[in-house]
Amino acid sequence: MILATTARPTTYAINTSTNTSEHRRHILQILTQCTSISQLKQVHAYTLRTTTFDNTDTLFLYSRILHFASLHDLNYSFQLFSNLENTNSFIWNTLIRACAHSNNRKNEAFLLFYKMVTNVEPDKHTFPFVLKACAYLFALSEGKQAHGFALKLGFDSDVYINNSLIHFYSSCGCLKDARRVFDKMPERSLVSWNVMIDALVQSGEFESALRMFSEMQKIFEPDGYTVQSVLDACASFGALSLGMWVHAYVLRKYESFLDFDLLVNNCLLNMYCKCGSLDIAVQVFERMSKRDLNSWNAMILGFAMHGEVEEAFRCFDEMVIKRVIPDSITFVGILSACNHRGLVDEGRSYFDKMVFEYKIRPVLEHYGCLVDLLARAGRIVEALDVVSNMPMKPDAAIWRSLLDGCCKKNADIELSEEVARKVIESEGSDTSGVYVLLSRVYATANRWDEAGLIRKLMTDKGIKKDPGCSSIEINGVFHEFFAGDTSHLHTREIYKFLDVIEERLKLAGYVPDLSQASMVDELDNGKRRSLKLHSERLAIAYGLLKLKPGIPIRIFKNLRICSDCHNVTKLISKAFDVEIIVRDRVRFHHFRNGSCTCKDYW
DNA sequence: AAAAATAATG
Repeated sequence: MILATTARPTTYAINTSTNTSEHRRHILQILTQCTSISQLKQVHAYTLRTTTFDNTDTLFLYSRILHFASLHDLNYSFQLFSNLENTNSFIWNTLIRACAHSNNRKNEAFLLFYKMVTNVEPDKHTFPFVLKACAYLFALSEGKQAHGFALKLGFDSDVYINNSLIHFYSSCGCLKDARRVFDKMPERSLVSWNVMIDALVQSGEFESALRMFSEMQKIFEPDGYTVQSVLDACASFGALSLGMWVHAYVLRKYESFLDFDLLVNNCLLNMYCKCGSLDIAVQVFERMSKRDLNSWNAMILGFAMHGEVEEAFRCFDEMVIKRVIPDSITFVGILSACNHRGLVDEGRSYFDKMVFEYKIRPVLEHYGCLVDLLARAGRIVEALDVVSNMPMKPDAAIWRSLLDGCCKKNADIELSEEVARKVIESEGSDTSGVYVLLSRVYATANRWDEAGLIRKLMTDKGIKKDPGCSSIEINGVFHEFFAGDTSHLHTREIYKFLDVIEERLKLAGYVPDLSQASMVDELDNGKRRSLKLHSERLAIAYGLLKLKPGIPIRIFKNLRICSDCHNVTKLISKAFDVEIIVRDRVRFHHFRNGSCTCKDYW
C-alpha cells in the first residue's frame, strides 16, 4: 500500500477530503515517488477519494497522474481521461503528448487534436506534440491543418511551434516549406538553427547545411547537436577537411562539449570512417574514455566498409569480451564485412549466431547482406532459396543483388530473365538499374540482339541511366565530374593529362577491360573512349595535377567502380607512386602500389 | 508542461 511507503502515513487519514493546495502538493510529492502502475493506481484512488473537482489546480493534479500513467500504461491514461468531469487544454495536451511519445499510438495524437478543438481551444503547447506525431507518421495533410490552426490562433512567432514545424515539414520531405518557416521566424533559438541544419542534412542538401552552419556561427556558438548534424553532413558529403576543422573546433572549445563527449566522439568516428580516414577513426575510437554500443557499431561498420574484415571480426570479439551486447546493427556491420570479402561460410555462421545465440530477429538489411553475399559468390540458387524463405517481401535492392550475381560469367540466362521479370514487376522499385544489369547479362553471354532490345526498351520507356559522378576536394573546394564531362575550368589540362596517364599505363602493359562497359550509352560512341572518360578518371587526373606529391587522392563516386577503372586505378597508384582512396557506392577502395584493399572482390 | 537529436545491407 502506498501509504505505508510514505514518511507520514497518518497525515492522510486526517487530511481526508481536503482540497487545500497543501494537500495537492502532497499528492504530487507522492506521485514523484511512484515506480509502478499499481502504486500509481493507489494514488489515483486516493486522489479521487480525497479531492473534489473544483478548479484548474485539480486538473493539473490529474494531468500529472495521467502523465505518469502514460509512462507505463497508456490505456489507463485514456480510461482516466474519459472519467474526468471536465477538461482543459492542459489535460488534452498531456494526453496528446503521451500518444506522441508512445511507440504504438502516435496516430491517435492527431485524432485527439481533432476532438480537442471541438471541446477546448488548443494553446501554444498543443502544437509541438501534435506536430511531432505528424512528423513521425509523415502525416503531411494533418500537420498542415495543425499549422493552419496555429496561425489562426496567432502563434506565428512562437519559437517552439516554429521549430516543430521545421522538423515536421522536413520529415515529410517538404524542405521548401521547412525553409519558409525558418526564414519567416522573427526570433530564432540555437535550436531553430540546429533543426534547420539537420533538416538540410537529412534531405541530402549538404552544401546548404554547411553554408548555414557558417552563417549560424555569427549568432550562436554551436552545441553538441549542431556538431552532430554538421559531422553527419561531412560524413555523407565526404568533406574531410571540414570534418577535421569541426574536430579541431571541438578540441579547442572542449568545455562546451563535455556533456556531449560520447555523442561527438561517435560522430567523429563515423565521419572519419566515411571520409576515408580509417586510421584517424581508429585513433578516435581508441582514445575514447567512454564507449557505448554505437561506438562499437560505428567502428565495426567502418572496418567493414574499408574491407578490413579481420579487424571487424576482432572488434566484434573485443566488444563481446567487454560485455557489450551486440545488436541488430552490429550484425549488419559484421555481415557486410563478410560480404566484402566473399566469406560465405562465415557470413552464414554469423547469421545463425545472431538468430540463435543473440535472439535477434533478422530484418531486411540482414537478408540483404546474406543474399548479396551468396549472389556475388555466384551461389544464385542458394540466394534464391534465402529470398523465397525470408519472412518479408524482398525489396528491389535484393532482386538487384540477385541480378547482379547473374551477371557473372556463365550466367544462366533463363534464371536472369526470371529474376529481371520479378524486379520489374515489384512495384515502386527503381528499374533503371535493372535494365542496365539485364543488358549486361545478355552482353556477358554475347547475346547482342537481346542487349539491343533492352536498350531500345529503355529509350522507348524514357528510362535513363544514373550518370556516374565523382568528386574530389582540393584545398577545401569540391570539384565534381560526370562521365565525359567537359565543363570544368581546367578541362583542357585534364584531358591532356589523361593522355599522359594512358601512355604511361600502356608502358606498364595495360589492356582495357570492356566487359563491364554498359552498352546503353557507350556502344555507339566506342567503348574505349568512354571508359577512359569515366568520371573517376577525370577526378583522379585532376587530383594528380593539383595535389602535392605524397598527398593521397580521395575520390567519391556515386556508382560502383567498373572493373576497368579499378584496374587502371591500381596501375596509376603504382606508376605515379600515389595513394588513391575511392569511396564508391558501397565501400572504400584503397589503392597503393598497384593493388587494392578490396583484393579485387567487390 | 513545450521542439530536433548517431550509426544500418546494396
